[in-house]
Amino acid sequence: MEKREKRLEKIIRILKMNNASTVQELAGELDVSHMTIRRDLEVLSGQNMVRIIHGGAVLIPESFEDKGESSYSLLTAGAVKTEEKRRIGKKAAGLIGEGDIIIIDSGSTTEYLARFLPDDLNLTVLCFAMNILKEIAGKRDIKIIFSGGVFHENTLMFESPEGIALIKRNRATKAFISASGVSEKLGVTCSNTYERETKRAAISSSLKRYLVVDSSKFGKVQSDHFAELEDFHYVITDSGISGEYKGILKELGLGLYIV
Amino acid sequence: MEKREKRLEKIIRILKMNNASTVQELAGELDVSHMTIRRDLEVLSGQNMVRIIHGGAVLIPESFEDKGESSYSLLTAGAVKTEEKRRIGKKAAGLIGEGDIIIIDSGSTTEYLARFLPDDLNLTVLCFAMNILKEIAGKRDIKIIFSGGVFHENTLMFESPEGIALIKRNRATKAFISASGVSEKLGVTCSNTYERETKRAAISSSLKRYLVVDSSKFGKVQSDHFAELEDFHYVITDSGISGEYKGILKELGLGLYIV
DNA sequence: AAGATACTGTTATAATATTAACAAAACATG
DNA sequence: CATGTTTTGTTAATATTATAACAGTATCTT
Repeated sequence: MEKREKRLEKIIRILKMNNASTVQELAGELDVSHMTIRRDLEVLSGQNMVRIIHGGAVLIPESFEDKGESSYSLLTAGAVKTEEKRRIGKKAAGLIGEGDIIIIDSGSTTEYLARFLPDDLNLTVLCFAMNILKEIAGKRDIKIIFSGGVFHENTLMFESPEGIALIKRNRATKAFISASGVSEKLGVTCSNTYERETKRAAISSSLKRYLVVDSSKFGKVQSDHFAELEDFHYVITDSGISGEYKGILKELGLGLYIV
Repeated sequence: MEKREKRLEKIIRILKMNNASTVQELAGELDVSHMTIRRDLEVLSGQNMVRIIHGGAVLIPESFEDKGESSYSLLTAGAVKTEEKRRIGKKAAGLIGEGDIIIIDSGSTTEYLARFLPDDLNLTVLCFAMNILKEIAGKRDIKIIFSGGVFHENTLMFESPEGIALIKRNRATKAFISASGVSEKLGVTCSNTYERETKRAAISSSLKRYLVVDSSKFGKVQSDHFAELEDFHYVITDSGISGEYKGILKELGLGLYIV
């Protein structure tokens, strides 16, 4: 039970490097029999981490996305509100225009934004999370600025005073910010203290600010406050948003995109 | 000739979505025989785009593409001194010990170092290149610090004043630095001006400095000087190094690892 | 330490994929 | 439109991989 865990992790690691591997290779690398590898792969397959093909196994691309509790979470299915997040991200990408300089916050919703980012608009993108970077690095003709720092596994975000300084020095036309909680009375919150200053810097350096959150976040409160609702110009969310919060946003003069 | 091109593109697109696919699937999807797919895959394999495995093909991750340490190597596309770089990287990884804080420079040789990095030594890794980050992000129990900035496509490196400040603020036990040229008279050089200050910061923040270069770099000079040979304590290279340079390094009191 | 349980390795057999050689079709060119 | 060339499809023989059943080993519990 303990040894298998280690093997499974190693297998995932090898697959992450090569996208795929053969049963033979894995058996050789881990010094176990073919059957053991096959049985391991069955487990990983059952968790939707890999896809077994004749001769080996392929890492399922989605397994990169499901950030969360750990870098590779066996038990967490991930996939909360995935379809909504996808639609929100697509909508946000559609709002981007020629020559825009955009800041993309960390988060799984913003990851979809990054994925749907058009690559023919002469864009500059500033970001600070691993998953966002991965999505953008594949695209052509996008100028990438990454503000670094210490890596935080649970959010895939990098953070440091120097990174914050870099963001403050830059200027963006649009910032797409995520949040863990959006409350009328207590403002916009995230769940890790280290996120705070980076998010604030992103907001302060941008002309237009978009809050991208799925509807489950409205009414929620997390520990760290980083902005007021009024700091944003637009909110992009899914149709699950309550009438109450629709009214609140309208009252505050925020533009609302519902997908 | 025309039709094949289109098929090859489609195959790549399918692989990019799934990382890999089977011959059967591809044959069904493109409505051609499995032999045609096999022949197509052979072509793609010859271009180092995919890796053929029993039953299908796997997309080769970008990090494997050899974007060399100098501009001219872009033309000599692909595997230059790959095996040597691999061995050098492996050797360098073997020199790392429990609790080390290491800085890994950009480059393809250092990419192998990152790949072979042990993951059970409670390490801290500071880096600033995409390919290095990709390798390390997969590993567990490694503290990652990334100094960001503007992305440079040809070297996969990020660079900015804030990134340099971040490196200078940190302290490392070992730095593994690459170079495009190593000359007795003119010192250690790289081929892009933007690399200079980052490399200098890496050197200045590290206790022990290792120069990791394949033997073809000795005697070469590139445009940007960033260090003297004496700034390093060890050199790791392959057996192609000339007797002359062996002598020079010995004279200067540098440790020499030949793999 | 004994017994139960889970894990791993070894086979023989079944299923699937690869190769090579040839035939058919599509294509280009004079 | 005939001919040489390239591309694609078909087939049978060959090679590789998958499966299942069982035996051995390790691990855990009491």
